[in-house]
Formats: sequence, C-alpha cells, structure tokens
Amino acid sequence: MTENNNIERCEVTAIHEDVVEAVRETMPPEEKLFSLAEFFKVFGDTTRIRILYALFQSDMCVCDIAYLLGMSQSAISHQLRVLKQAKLVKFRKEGRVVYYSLDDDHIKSIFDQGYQHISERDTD
Amino acid sequence: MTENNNIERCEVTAIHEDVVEAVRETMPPEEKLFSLAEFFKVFGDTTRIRILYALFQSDMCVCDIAYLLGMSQSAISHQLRVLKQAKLVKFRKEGRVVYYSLDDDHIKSIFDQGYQHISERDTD
DNA sequence: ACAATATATGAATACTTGTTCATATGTTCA
DNA sequence: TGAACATATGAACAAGTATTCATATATTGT
Repeated sequence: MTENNNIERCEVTAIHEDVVEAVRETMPPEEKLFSLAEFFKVFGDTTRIRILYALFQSDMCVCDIAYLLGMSQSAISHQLRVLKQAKLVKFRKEGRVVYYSLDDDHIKSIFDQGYQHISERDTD
Repeated sequence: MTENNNIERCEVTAIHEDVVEAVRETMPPEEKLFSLAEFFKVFGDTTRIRILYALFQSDMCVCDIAYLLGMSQSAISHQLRVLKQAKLVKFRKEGRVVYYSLDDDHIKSIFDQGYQHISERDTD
C-alpha cells in the first residue's frame, strides 16, 4: 500500500519508479537535448566567448579579432568556423578582407543571464 | 586623411586599429569571460542537460536518475558533482538516499532560449 | 556487529578539442 | 604575370573530459 514493489537494488532498478516514469513523460526528445548540448558547447570556450563579445560591439575582420585577442590568425579562423557552423555569426567579403558579424538575437540575453548567475553565485 | 597608418601586416598588427581599440574598451574583464565560459561548459554535455531537465520536473535521488537515463550510478554521481560545484543543484540526505534538486532560477530560461535558437535555426 | 545498500571517489582509458604549423586559396596592386 | 597579403584548412600534438571499474564511506535493519 505504501511505496513498495518499486524498490529493488539500485544500479539496476529505481527506488521510486512512479517518480521516474512521471519524469520520463516530460523529457524532451533525445535529439533536442543533444542539439541543446551542442549549442551550449560553443559557449564553453573563452576564445569564442571573447569573439562574440567583440562582435556585440562591432563587425570585425579576422585580422582585427586576432590582434584584439592577442592570438594567431589561424586560431581565430578555426574558431570562427565553429561559430559559423552554429549559425551564430555571418560574414561578408570585401576584397580579401572578411568581416564577421553576429547572426543571432538570443546570444546577448543568454550571456546576460549567465553573467547574472555567476555574479549572484560569487557573492554568496 | 583616409584610414591609413593603421594598416600594416596582419598576423602582427590590426587593419583597423581604431575599431580594435574602441572594442577593447567595451570588453568585460578577462576573469568574467573565463567564468562565463566555465559556466556554459557545464551545459555542453548531454548527460548534464538530461539531469537538469529531469530535475526541472522533480527532485530525484541518484539511483532514480541513473535508472531514468539508463546510465551507471557512478557516471551520474560524477556529473552531479560537477553540477554541485557549479551551484546549479543542491541536495538533501534522507538516510542513505540523497535527493538532488535545482539550485538556480536562471537555468530554465537559459535553456528555453537555447531551445528557441536551435528551433529557429533548424527551420531555415 | 554484520550484511545489504545508496552514494562518492580515485585511477585508468578512450575520446574530444583548441592551438600551432605548414600550406592552400583567392584577391589586390604594380 | 607575379609579389604581397587576408583568410581558410588539414594534420599533428597537447590538454581536457566523460565513463568505467574497483573500492571507500555511510546508513539501515537484523
């Protein structure tokens, strides 16, 4: 009558099977969760974060970004490719110079909320 | 008179030094950018994303989470430690069972925005 | 005190990832 | 056409990370 018969050994079975099944119902599809992790993975690198913050302010060419961040042109170019594939930045070519700019409206507010989190956390 | 004297060779110097210096002024401190990357890194893994989505719905013990996600108790325990260190989850002990729950208000809305981004992106 | 069990953790391993180095591509200017 | 230059890219390497395995810790019930 109480919460019996769910209980077996852990490792294999759940302790509260009712809770587990209820939660399972609400889980988004695996594929969406995977995409979401992929999306956030892009923000999990200081170089890419710095590039995006720079682009908040102004469109910039590869060379300028490299100079600003004190990094090699190659390193920046590789990271811009990651950002491009994630559709976070777009680019336009002017002669041999390529200007990158933001291609997403959510980034800033996502960053702001992250910023808020770490600020609150660090004052505890 | 035009945009001269900024221009030297890339790799070493910037093409638009004025732009670079203007952007440099607005960059948040390195330490903050680093923390931000650390913060998002936590979301860059499917297992942790899945754990957090589960906890959106209900507090859960380690064993139930492992069962729900079809993973080992050890793997879940390791990941919960990461989430704990990031102050994203908290826990309470009841006997030998440890219940984890969310410890942050921003997570859901950050996830929602990420979700929105990938949805928009995938319909282009 | 002892067996059973829920969780935590250190070490090892396989995999991923960021940067560098060398080089390729494509554009401009003489 | 050729030299200079901005950017892109593949391969290699180093550093980081997620999971497993074995085991430790702590709690419960007998």
